[in-house]
Amino acid sequence: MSVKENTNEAKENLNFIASMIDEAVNEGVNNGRVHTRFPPEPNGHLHIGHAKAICLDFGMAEKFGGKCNLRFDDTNPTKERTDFVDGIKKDIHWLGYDWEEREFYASDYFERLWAFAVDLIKRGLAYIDEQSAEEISAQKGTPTSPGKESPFRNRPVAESLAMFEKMNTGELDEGACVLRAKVDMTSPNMHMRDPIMYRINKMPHHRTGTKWKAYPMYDFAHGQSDYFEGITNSLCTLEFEVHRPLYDWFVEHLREDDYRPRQTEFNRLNLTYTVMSKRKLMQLVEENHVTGWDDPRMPTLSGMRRRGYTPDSIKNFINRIGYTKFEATNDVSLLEFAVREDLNKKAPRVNAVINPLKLILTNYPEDKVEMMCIENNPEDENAGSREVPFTRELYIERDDFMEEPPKKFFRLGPEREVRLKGGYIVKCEGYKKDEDSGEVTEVYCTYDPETKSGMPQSNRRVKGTLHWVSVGHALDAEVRLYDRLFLDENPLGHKDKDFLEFINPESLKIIHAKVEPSLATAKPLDYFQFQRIGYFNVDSDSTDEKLVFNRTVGLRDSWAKRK
RNA sequence: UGUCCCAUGGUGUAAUGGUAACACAGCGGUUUUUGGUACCGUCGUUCAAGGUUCGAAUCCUUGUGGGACAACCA
Repeated sequence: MSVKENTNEAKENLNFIASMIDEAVNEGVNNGRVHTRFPPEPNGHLHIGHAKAICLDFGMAEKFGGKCNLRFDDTNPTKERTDFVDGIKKDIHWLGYDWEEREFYASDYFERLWAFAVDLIKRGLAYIDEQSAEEISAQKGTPTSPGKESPFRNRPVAESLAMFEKMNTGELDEGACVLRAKVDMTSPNMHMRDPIMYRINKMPHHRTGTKWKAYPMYDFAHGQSDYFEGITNSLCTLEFEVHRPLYDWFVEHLREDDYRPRQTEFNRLNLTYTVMSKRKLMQLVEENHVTGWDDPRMPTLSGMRRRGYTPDSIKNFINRIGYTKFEATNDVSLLEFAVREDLNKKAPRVNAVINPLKLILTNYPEDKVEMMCIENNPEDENAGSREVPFTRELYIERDDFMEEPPKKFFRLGPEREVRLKGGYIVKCEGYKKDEDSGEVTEVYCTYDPETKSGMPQSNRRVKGTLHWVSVGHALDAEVRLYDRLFLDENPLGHKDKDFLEFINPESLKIIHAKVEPSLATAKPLDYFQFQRIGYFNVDSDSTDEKLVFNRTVGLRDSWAKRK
């Protein structure tokens, strides 16, 4: 049944791809079957742009009761590695998608592709060209002028056949010749001007080793692989639009029945303040502008995972930006909104003081320890509560005290009262200052015993509420404050300037914080809201001896904005 | 001086010939033991010109602007 008809209530708004598939299903195309594939080349790590493709490929299959294959597009041994295969699989699973037993490789089809190539030669539709890359390129013409035919274009079939064999035996050197499809050198579409089908590459392949010396090009592998797997919808990004006629040409000459896969293109993901190209990301890693592919500032899935982004936040973000044919640039603040939205519901609240200032309660007994019961998450009633030790000496945030506060400052200052969240209302009676630096070193307060959190008399209202940590119980932690990697909205958009010039010198600040003792058992990837500060997760570097937290994203802060 | 694709508030997306709307961002407010959350309000939109039609964001024509294509990469 149609997805549209399926919903009696409000008609669901489908993106143009879902509408297209819906229509095809209704018309009984391919017997109503929907089968997609996600086809990464294992030559690097996945980034959030790939996540957009993954969500579409797996999402369409899910929506229409079909299947989605994982297929590694491994037709170029020079760049591909097994560890990339493993990383890619891990990232897709992390996002929450599963290809079940359908893990395929373009290299699975080398035999069949070879046979198809031989067939095309025999049909006079392909030939061996012995010219150099430069000659072929020169004859190809330009987008505005037609190409010229190769002198080898009409060589005898037997000759091409024999040479094709030699391309794969190692008898011929790399670059000695290529196999080309005989299409149309005058086509206005450059991809139709006798495209190269096979080239020689003697580098061992990560899966097939040295068995092959001649490898199919993307254009000669992709559509056919789709056909072999019974793919109905081959979804790819906009820049492949001009490849589609060639995709169809090969499939048309290959197919033996009515079934054919259909390629449809959608817009790539672009984000403000971010670079997404694999080459640029590689450069950031190799030139040590970041610590690696999984640096929390990278838009890679491994980096975002380490930064504290949840799969749901990424999927929700992608859902909101949609799929169109318009080359859009999405605001990174929508991504930040998505992760705050998700973590607000899921992240346990904890007290962590990022820039500590000592606060002493002069009327609180020296050795007394009260265990304050504090709820873990006001947004989740099932999250329960925990006990946090409260004592005479506490750390508060340095920003939460001002000697001469302005009118709109609701926090602590001389003679002012605030609530220590989950504790007491305290009043500032004085403070100590370092004469040389002029820096406040201690703040002295008295507490009001009647105002203990939860007590009947505790409802007295004060302007501000501060988070705190007991000095004697505090744990030390390294906190990595991450900010956007680039200062410019479009780092690649300046002709006269290299994108590296826009790197934010303050994209990482490492500080030492005091955190509440319950965090002693926190494990890598656990996420928290540091009350009043932001969302943080435990870094993969973190150990029991040395806790390390990453700032995923700060809380919205209308006070900071006002300043 | 080519072919193909695209154009809706600041950003992104919807409206499938019938009242231009939603989210984010911005601004203002209510609630709040997080200056968070939630909630309310507010700002602001069909690239241009013609045509078809009772009626056009939607269809047609022309123009303007943006993008893709000249790897033995994918």
